Amino acid sequence: MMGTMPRKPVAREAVLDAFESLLIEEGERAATLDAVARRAGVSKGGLLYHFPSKEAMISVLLERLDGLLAADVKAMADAPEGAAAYFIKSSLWADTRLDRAFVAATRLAEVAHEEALRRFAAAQARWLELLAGDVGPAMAKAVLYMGDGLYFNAMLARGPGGPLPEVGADLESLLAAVGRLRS
Amino acid sequence: MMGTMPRKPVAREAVLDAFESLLIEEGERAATLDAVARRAGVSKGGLLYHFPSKEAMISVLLERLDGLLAADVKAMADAPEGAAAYFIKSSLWADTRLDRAFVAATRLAEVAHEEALRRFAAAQARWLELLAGDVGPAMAKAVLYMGDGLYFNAMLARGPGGPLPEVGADLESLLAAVGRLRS
DNA sequence: ATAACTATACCGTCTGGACGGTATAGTTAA
DNA sequence: TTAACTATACCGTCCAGACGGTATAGTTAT
Repeated sequence: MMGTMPRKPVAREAVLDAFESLLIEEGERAATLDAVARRAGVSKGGLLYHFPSKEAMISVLLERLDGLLAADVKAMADAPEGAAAYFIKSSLWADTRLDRAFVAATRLAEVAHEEALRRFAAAQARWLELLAGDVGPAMAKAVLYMGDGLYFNAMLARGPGGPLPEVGADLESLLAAVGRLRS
Repeated sequence: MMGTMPRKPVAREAVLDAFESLLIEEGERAATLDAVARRAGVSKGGLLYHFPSKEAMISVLLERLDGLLAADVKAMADAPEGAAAYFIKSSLWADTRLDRAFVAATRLAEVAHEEALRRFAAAQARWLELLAGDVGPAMAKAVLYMGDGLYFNAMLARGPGGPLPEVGADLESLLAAVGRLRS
């Protein structure tokens, strides 16, 4: 055997998490290589060892999102309360791994990152399909846009001190709205 | 008399429009001073003659938005079809002056521009008020989020060759959805 | 057993380019 | 004459990425 098994790459995950956090809390502009390295407690050189370019770092982040998204689509299809209700609930910011990955990717889409945009389009299509199966094709768009609007507002809520306001109160009325659309 | 009247500032409006277009079509990152000047057919010096800084340029753009927004809120309040239906209709991308100013400002909010974020929050509050008067406070949020979702999707449709897809078809189903929420 | 070697996991510094902004000297049109 | 420009050179800062070096841990030949 030529290969050996030296130290574990602890920095790798730390870098990815730091990148995600910076995107969410301060936006794409703030997520520079230096800032990411600093927050991850890693040197810039160390960062670039694991991710040869910023683009590579983004790729891995989007890959991670894809996995979480696939699992969520499955859960949505099997949700007992129906796809639409599940979708609205899961559109509320809850600081889950999916939420974080999604909003982070949103920051990239905002600055016109091609791959991020493509993944969003794909996700939207899958969601719309499931929603149509639940509330019919006519109302599916209405529900989809409601969920998107929720994320749009999460986008406007910035910073580590971001309010993440009374979304809990919104949930009831939104679910009630979905109920009316279904009938 | 016949006081000497100097030339009209033709470049000023051209610069603002170019800035707006670049924000909409290519995002904030692409809207550099050089790029704006180039698109406006103006020298960089000429641009900085009218707008001493980029921040000043942004300010004027947001001012323009505020004026258009105020007029739209008035129209929404007086709309015979009701505030909610008007709101949904006006949330569809139609390449109006308001739409352009709004999406351009969205690009700034995306990169956490403080003033842009504040103006959005204010606009949202006014809209929510009017919507509550039309469909009730419980359903108002649902309608608001639908409109926001529409803009969220406009945001994802990028580039000069951006599709601006079958939104017309969406309108019917969304208005139908609003009808159900009102009852 | 240990010296020599190898592969991985980092660190710190430097470079080249882009961007916001300044400065300045000249040109055009009302 | 004066405001409204054009054209160009330049500065300081920030950023992505390159590069060379170091540290650690396992492997192999002796």
